[in-house]
Amino acid sequence: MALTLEQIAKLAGVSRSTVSRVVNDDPNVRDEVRQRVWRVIRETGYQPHAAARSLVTRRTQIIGVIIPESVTTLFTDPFFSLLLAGITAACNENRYHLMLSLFNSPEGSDAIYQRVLRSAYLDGVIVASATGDDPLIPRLLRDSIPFVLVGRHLDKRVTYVDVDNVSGARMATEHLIRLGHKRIATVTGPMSMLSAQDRLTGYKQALEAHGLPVDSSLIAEGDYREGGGIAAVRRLLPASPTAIFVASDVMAVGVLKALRQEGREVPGDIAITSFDDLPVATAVQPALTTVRQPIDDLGRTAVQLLLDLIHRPPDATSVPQRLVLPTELVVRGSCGARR
Amino acid sequence: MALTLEQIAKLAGVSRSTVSRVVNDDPNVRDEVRQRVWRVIRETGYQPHAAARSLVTRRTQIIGVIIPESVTTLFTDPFFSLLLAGITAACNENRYHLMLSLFNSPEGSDAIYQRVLRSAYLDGVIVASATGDDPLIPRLLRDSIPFVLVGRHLDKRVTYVDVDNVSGARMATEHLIRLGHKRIATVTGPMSMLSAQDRLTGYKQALEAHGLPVDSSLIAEGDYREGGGIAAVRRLLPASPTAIFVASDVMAVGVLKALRQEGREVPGDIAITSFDDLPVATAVQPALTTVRQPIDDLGRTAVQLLLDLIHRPPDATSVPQRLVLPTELVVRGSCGARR
DNA sequence: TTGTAAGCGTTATCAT
DNA sequence: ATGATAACGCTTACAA
Repeated sequence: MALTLEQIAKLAGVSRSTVSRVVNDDPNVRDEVRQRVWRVIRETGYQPHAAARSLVTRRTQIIGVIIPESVTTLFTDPFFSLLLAGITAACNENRYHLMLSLFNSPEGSDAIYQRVLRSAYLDGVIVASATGDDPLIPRLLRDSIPFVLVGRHLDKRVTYVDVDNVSGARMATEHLIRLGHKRIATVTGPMSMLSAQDRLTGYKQALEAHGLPVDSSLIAEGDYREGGGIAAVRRLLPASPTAIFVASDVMAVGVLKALRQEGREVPGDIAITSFDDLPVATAVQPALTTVRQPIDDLGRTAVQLLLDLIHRPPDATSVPQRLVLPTELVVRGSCGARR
Repeated sequence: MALTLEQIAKLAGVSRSTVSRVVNDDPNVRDEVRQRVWRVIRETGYQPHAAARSLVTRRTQIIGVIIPESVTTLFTDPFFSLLLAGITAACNENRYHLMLSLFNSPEGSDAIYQRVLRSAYLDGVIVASATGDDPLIPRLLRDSIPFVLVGRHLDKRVTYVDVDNVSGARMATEHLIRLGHKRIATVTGPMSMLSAQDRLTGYKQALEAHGLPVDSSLIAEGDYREGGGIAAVRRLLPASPTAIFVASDVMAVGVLKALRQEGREVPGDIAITSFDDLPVATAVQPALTTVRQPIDDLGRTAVQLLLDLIHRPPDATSVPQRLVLPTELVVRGSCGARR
């Protein structure tokens, strides 16, 4: 059986309140007493009972990471591992715990929302990559649950951290333009996601800035997965592009495969740039010229914003923070710049 | 402010206990009353306060997934995403919550153990892939915390689920032997991990079963990461192998890269087989002939074993379960069987 | 079948 | 600076 405050108190010859003060670093304890109590705590390995504590403090020291239903199929994308790594690191540094929830339960999104978010288990949540119209967001807002979004959102009331998708996509496309390409296609992410829309915007901006036409037969919607890349290539080839900006590395892997199958050389026949700079970008041949996004930072920043939100709840005058992290182009083999 | 049992009771015109009984499906409630109470609960969106509940039940409905310090560097390996996906799915189905802990905090492994495991936050834990001598295991045993290991362990008291690493490695190696190779090298995982030892054992068994010598110059220790694969190739090439069994897909990606850099063709000059069948296995060129392990099952099974353990604690006579899931060889391009 | 009341291990308020 | 004591919201004997 685990020890309680009461027992530590008895062992140290003080009252329960004093032990509580010691544990919580209350300055109102005589030094000699504090030493004595700490010694007993150390010797016994006493650890406060989390549930008892949070019943009174209304804090659990747990934050949730939620993968909304709409993106659970992407969970095994390395992007999420990297994001989780950043988040857990930041949690550890702040002595917070992390609860992971995928909202794809058979019980249904609604039930799981109740179970996870209304049971007072979480001090706040990080929503990893929602679609623009995810019903989760208004609900969190309505229930006044502190939350931070990874990826931007239109509602003015939400705090978020995003990467600069527009600039990144523009760089990747301009790089192809600089290399002399005129017929540049793009494989987008699912248009329900703002990141996909933003990357498409960046692509268009680049074309327009250089007087190139935006041709809808050169635009194919993908799904951020490998299969989507493969399918997109089949739709794109008839328009004979000489280069493709693929909106994610994972899709680029599919594009590479499909192109190989069609007997096209990369970058010889068709040049490729993509987005993310996941480990797979250097695993394939040729290695991908791609836009690096600071995924670890994204996670750490989300935690930081959330803890801010938890510790000083927004008043009427405060406006939600919106952070956008920079991206950079990493040039490798797939674009043909290095031969 | 969230509602309490008391308020629901008042609204439904019954006592707090009755509401509690309804919420907990106690049969001793008149049907008419049960209906009425449920209706109020539904209308108000009442959700029991988790902390209050677990303070008395001594259960949190949370299980932990722990990545021990020794393997945190491998966390972004897709293996863990896939494992986590299986675990979360099983958790959702059983209405359990999942807390994720990486034991690589600056506070130190010891402190984090105290904080995470001794605070009564977790009903039990899944330890994902420990080294054979991880100090975590004896501690969990000493503190009688229900836990399941992913990956086998020598201590008779631990419950685990593993994949058949030995057979898998044997198949992958025998496949190369069948293709006529005589000088077959291997890149192992870190020898501190039992899975790495087992895969090496399978490799040796295959050689011995076919009267081939085990030559230590054909064995190079890796680290289950890409860099380890690259480094191993440099050590192996002087022994002029015609084939290599690489103990993980991620390392195989490194091996492929290094070989390409050395101007060796795969599978023409050197044939490759590996282990895991992660998505990356089909992303690289040539696609990897590799041993598939049922990672999703591994996760689901771990949860199942853990819930068993939680719900009926082992008595003196019961012996810990040890499950070993089968593996299968998936033949693709890297072994040269299909040209 | 239902209600009353004790108690889970903390923190926080109030005396001293 | 320290100690009683009353919550926190729930489950669970025990009584009725």
